[in-house]
Parts: sequence; C-alpha cells; structure tokens
Amino acid sequence: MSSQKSTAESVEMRAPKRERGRQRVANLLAAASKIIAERGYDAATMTAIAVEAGASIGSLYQFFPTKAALAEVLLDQYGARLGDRLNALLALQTGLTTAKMSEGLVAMMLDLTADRTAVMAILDARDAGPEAGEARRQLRARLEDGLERLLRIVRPDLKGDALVSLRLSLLYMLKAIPAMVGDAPQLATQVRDDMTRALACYISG
Amino acid sequence: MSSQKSTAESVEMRAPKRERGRQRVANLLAAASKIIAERGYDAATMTAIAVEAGASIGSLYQFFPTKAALAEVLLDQYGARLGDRLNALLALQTGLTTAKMSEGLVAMMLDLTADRTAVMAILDARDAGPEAGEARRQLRARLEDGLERLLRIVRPDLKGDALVSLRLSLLYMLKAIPAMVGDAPQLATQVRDDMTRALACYISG
Amino acid sequence: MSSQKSTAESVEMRAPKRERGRQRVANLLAAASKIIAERGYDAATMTAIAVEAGASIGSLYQFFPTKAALAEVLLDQYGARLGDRLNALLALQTGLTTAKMSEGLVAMMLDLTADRTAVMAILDARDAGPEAGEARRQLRARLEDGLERLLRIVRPDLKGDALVSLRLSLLYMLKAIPAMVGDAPQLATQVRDDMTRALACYISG
Amino acid sequence: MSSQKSTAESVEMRAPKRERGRQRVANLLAAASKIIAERGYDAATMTAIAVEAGASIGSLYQFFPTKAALAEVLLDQYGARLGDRLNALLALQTGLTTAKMSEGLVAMMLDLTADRTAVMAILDARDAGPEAGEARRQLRARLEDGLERLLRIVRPDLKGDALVSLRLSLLYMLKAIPAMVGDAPQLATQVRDDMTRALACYISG
DNA sequence: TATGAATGAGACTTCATTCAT
DNA sequence: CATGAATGAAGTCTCATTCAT
Repeated sequence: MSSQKSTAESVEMRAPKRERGRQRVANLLAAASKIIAERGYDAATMTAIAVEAGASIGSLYQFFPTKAALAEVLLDQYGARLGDRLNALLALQTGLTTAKMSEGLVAMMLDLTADRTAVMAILDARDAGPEAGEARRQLRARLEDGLERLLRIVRPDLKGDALVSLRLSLLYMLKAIPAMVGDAPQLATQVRDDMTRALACYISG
Repeated sequence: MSSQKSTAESVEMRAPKRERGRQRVANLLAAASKIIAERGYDAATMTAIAVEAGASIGSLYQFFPTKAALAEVLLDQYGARLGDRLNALLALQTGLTTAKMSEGLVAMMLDLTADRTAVMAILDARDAGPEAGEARRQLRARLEDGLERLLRIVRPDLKGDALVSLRLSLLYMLKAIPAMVGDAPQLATQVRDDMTRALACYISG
Repeated sequence: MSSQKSTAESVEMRAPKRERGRQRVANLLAAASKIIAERGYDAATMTAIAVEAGASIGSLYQFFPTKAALAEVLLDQYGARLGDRLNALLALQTGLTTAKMSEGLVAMMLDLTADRTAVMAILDARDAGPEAGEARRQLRARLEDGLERLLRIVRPDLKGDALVSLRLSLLYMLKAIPAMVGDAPQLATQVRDDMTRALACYISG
Repeated sequence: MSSQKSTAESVEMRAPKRERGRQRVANLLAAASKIIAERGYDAATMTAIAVEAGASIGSLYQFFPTKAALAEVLLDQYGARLGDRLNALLALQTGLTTAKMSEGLVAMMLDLTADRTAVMAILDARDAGPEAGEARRQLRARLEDGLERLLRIVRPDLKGDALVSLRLSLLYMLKAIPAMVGDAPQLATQVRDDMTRALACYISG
C-alpha cells in the first residue's frame, strides 16, 4: 500500500539509462530541497539548485520544465511519505488508542525530516503556480483524510462540526511541532513528550 | 500602558512632518499589509503596494527607504499591539487563573487581526533583511517574555526546561490559532472554544 | 579690474532681504562645493546639498533652478578668482620674468583651494548640461587667454603653433599640480619647488 | 613578457567557457570602453553598453556581475598593457638615457590609446566601488613601480623624498599628455616633442 | 542529451524637479 | 518665501526560461 503512484515514469528503455536518470533526478530533488529549505521558495533560484546538484541549468530543465513543477514533485514526495505513515497508523485499526495515536502522529512529524523544511517553504509561498497549487491541495487532502479516519477510530462519538474542528486543530498543531523542536533542539525530547501529552489530552477532549 | 518605545515611529523610516504625510504613511502601511498578506512577502512588490495605496512609487520610498524597513514597521506595529494585550493580561496579577489566561491568549490572537497575516508572511520570509531581522527578534522576545511572566503566575511550580518547553509549545500553538480559524471561518466559535480548552488543559499540565 | 561681473543680480530691494539671500546663496554654494568635491558631480544629490546647507530642497531650488545652474555658478566663481590671479600676474607687465611667472602660476593653482576639487569634478562630468557647458567653456577661455597673454610677455619670440602648443601643455600641467600635492601632502613644498622649476625650464624652452 | 598574472581573466568576472562567449566578452568590453569614454563612468549606463554591443542587458550581466566589475576589467586590461610597455623600457637597462626614457614614456602614453579615455573616466569616478578601487590601486602601483625603477637607472643619485617627488610629478605629467594631444590633435607632433623635451629637462633636474 | 549562453520582463531603488500648503 | 511631500523616468541587477551548439 505504498505511496500511491508518486512520479513513476512509464516503464521502458534499458535499465542503465533509466538508472542514471533516476539518480540524476534524485540529486536534483535533494539539491532543490536543500536550497529551498535554506533560502525559502522565492529566493531559491533554479541556477543555485543546479549548482548545488552539480548539474547545468539546462540539465535541470531537462527534468523539470518549471520551478513550480520541481516544487510539485517535492510536495508529492513528501505527501507520499506522509501517506505511508498515516496508513501505518490506520493499519492498527481497533488496537489504536488515543495515546498511541498521539504518539504516532508526533513521531510521524518528527521522523519526516527530509524535505520537510522545503515543503513548508513551498507551502508558505503563495505564488508557487497552479501546478504546485494542485499538489498542495493533494498534500493537504491526504493529511486531512488520514486524520479524519484516525479520529473516527478513537473518537467514534464525534460527528459533524465537532469532528471537523478537532481535525482542523490537530492538523495545525501537528504542523507546528517540527518548528518547535527546530527552535530548541536541546529540548527535543521534552517538547516531544509535552506535545504528545497535549495532543492526547486534546484528542480525548 | 503602551508597551515599550513609541509603537513604530522609532524605527528607521523617514517620519512625516506634515499632517498630509501622516495620513499617507497610514495608507501605505495598510496597503502594504494587504498586499503582503495576499501575496506573501517576496511576491509583494513595492510597486503593487504603492498602487494599492494610490501613491506613486516615489512617495512610498519617501517614507520607507527599503522594503525591509516597511516590513519592520509592520512588525513593530503588530508587536506593540501584542505587547499591550499581554500587559493587560498580566495586570490581572493574582486574579489570573489558567482558564482566564487561556481564554485571554486565544482572544488576543483572534482580536489582533489587522496586519496579522502580513506579519506572518514577513516572519516566514527568510530574506527580509537585517533590519527586519531585528524587529523579528523583538517581536518574538515580546511574546516570549509575556508568556513566561504569565506562566510564572499560573504555574509557579514550573522551573527550568519544563517552563521553557511549555512556553515554547504555547508560543507555537498560539501562532497556529489564527490560521485554523482563517481556514474554516464557519467553525470559528467552535475552534475558539476547542483551542481555549486545549490550552487550558495543556497549561495546567 | 576685479572678476568681470560674476553673478551680480540687479541692484534693488532693501538691504536686509538681499543680505539674507546673499548669505543663503553663499551657504548653498559652499555646501554644494563640499558635497560635489566629496562625491563627484553625478553622485552629489541636490538633497544632500540642501541638507549640508541646512536648507530645504525647496529652498535650494528657489535659488538655483537646476543642478547644472548650481554647477555653473561654482564654475563662474572659480573662474573669477582665477581671472583675478591671472590679472595680478599680468599687471607686473615687463617686470615679469620666466621664474616669476612660473612661481606665480604654481602659487595661483595652490592658493585657489576653495571650490577647486568641486570644479574639477564638474569639469570631469561629461553631462553637466548645456548651461554648465557654457560656463566650462568660459572658464577654459579665461585660463587660456591669461596664459597666452603671459606667454607673450616672457616669450615674445614664440608665434603660431609653437605658442599654442606651449600654452596647451602649460594649461594641463597647471591643472595637474593640485592633484600632485593633494596626493602627497607631506611633500607639498618639495613638489611645489619641483614644479616651479619644471615649468620655468619648460616655458623658457 | 606579459606583466604579472593573466591580463584580466583573473579578475572577478564570470569567465566564458565557449568560443562564442569569449567573442561576446570582447565586444562588451569594447562597447563599455566606448560608452564610458563618451559619457563618463557614472553617466554610462549598463543598458547603453549592452545596446552598443548588440547584446541584451542579461547577456552583459552574464559576464560582468556588476558595473564596477566591468570597470575593473577595463582597468586591468589597460594596466597590463601599460606594464608591458614599462617592462620593455626597463629591459633597455643601462642603455637607457634620460632622452630615451622621456621619449619612451611619452610614446607609451600616446600609443596606449585603446581604453585610455574610459580608464581615465573610471579613475575620475569617486564611486566605482571597492572592486574597482582595488584595480585602481593596482594600476597606480604598476605605474609608480615602473617609474621608480626607471628613475633609479637614469638618476641613481636621487634618494628619498627627492625621488618620490620626482616620480609623483612625472606620473601626473604623463597622465596629462593624452589629454593635451586629444585637445589639439592638429598639434599632435608639436605637443609630443614639447612634452618629450619638457620631461627630459625635468627628469635630468 | 548536455551545456551554458541569451533573453527580457520586472524588481528594487534613486533623484531631479514640481507643487500644494 | 519656505517647506517637504509627490512624481515618475531611469538605473542597476536578478532570474525563470529558451535555444544554439
């Protein structure tokens, strides 16, 4: 049940060529992630990304026709990993308690460190273009959907607005967690515990 | 009881010396706030701001020598209002309960709607320049300081890391509140109540 | 036989008013001279000049309708002083020897320190406008004329191209003197003597 | 025997990596030289330079990240040619007489016509930036160094201030020569001879 | 296919000059 | 007259994107 479809290209051509291309794409994405995380989406230039990846600007555009397209893939990638984690939690089904869910969600946010800062930067940028707009919506939907399904398990009593409101708050609180930890790395475990408890307390109402 | 200095006039910004100028500055700030809120800091162009304010680009630069200076003033303005609210809460002194504090903080975040989105956008931008960097730090310090003092009242038992960690989480949760409400305006009261309760539950541990 | 007409305005209005105005103009000119000397003609802004003079930009434009006009007056002022010095030398008439002339010219260049740097900066700027163009030509003409008349006294044997060529070289060498001294102030007297001798040797052929 | 480093390629300027680029850089430099010579450094706009070179503004900035960088390269190029000429003179060693030196220096100044006017304009500009400041210092040092070494050959008796002062005057007189000739082209040979004799007379004391 | 040069719209900022108060 | 706000053309520089080799 892994990551839906991601950016899978059609399956043809000989392995070596495909392999090299895949590696190249991975490099470029990593470079983009790093540069965007460091400078923010707008300030991250395509040239800087290419340089960071040790590629030429032409090469970069060979794989990503647009800056927005690059952002989109980053968003997708992150969304896929998020989806996997949510699915893993959902798989626990009835074994899922409020405590476990809270802990799992916090862990999920803190484990998904790769690309996260870049993704946040992209999400913050209001002008990432319509292509990224779609990916943004999808990422959002994935998270909302996962949270809603989890909540239905641990809080089967909630319906309508109460459920939506809880899901909403949960969503934003989760989003805030990495920032907190990044802000005070030396308090990482403390903050993690605090937030785990906070969420649990909050979810159970 | 206006917090610290003189709101924003103290920042690097050529102060208007005539009534006409004062009015124009207000217009420009409002326009900047609007445009930055809509497009994000980087994508907000000085030209667009001037147009929105019905002023010429030269007029804008008459009062704000830099885009960063403009951002700085916005930050300061917001910081001052925030400081006032925090001071009002602190003034309650021993009358302050966890519930009241929680309610007060949530209200504070939701009342300070003017400039808020723009301020967040500026805070998100990594390259708002060193001038804005200072204002950013100051705004942050104001909030942290206020929160810490409030916490010392309602949670005199907490010390060291525990206190810092709680303050940190609180800070980020507060910051998330307006986004939640903005996200689902029709659930405003529900979310407000939820978060009030969540914070109370969280503060009291 | 002092400074031809300089910038004398028509003689009317009461003294106090005229006096204040005269003072104001002098202040503005001094400020302009300073700023232009420091930054060069192009980089010297009208605003900076007004500030330096403790006047408002509007006030500056009251007296000088254009930046070029300001430059023109500066050129004129300098030209007048130059003319006076040249006339003083010419007054010696037959008492003038090569040595005295050389010494007198070097002294002239080194005494005329006020406005000199600014004047050079204006002369260097190729775009000081047609108004200043006229003043530039006049200043140049004054110097050339003076030199030619001086040379006719000490070198009555020279005619035509020989005279023109000598005058030309002399002109440029004189212009270079202040720069030399400014370059190595501690060698001022040495350089002064060197150049005096050099000019004498040169003039006598 | 090209003097120091590699002419100009060593300066801050994104080096072209294709033949096409090399040609364009040459064009751009020529255009810059022309425009700067015509209008002065400040008044020479990057746009005008690009147009003159038949290139787009972006193309210009591809190779010269700054107007100052462009100036720097021009300065360096000129300095290299100057250095070569000085070295050629120095190579004469003991065969060098005052007359030959004087003639050689005048010839050097009059031969180096390419870029000269532009270089002078750049040198005159007070705000060519720190990058150009360095190149300016280097150019100056090259000339001073060469002159000093030449003087040590023909005037081994001079020491200390006397030497420095002579070198200084020489420097400025050399700088003035092209202006003289440019001022009265029809007198070129006359002026050239005059100045050669003047310098000889001056150098020998 | 890979590379890097080319392009030009558009961003920020400056400044001479005008004008209302 | 004095003041300082208003104006906008123009300048430097950036960067996503295209294209020739």
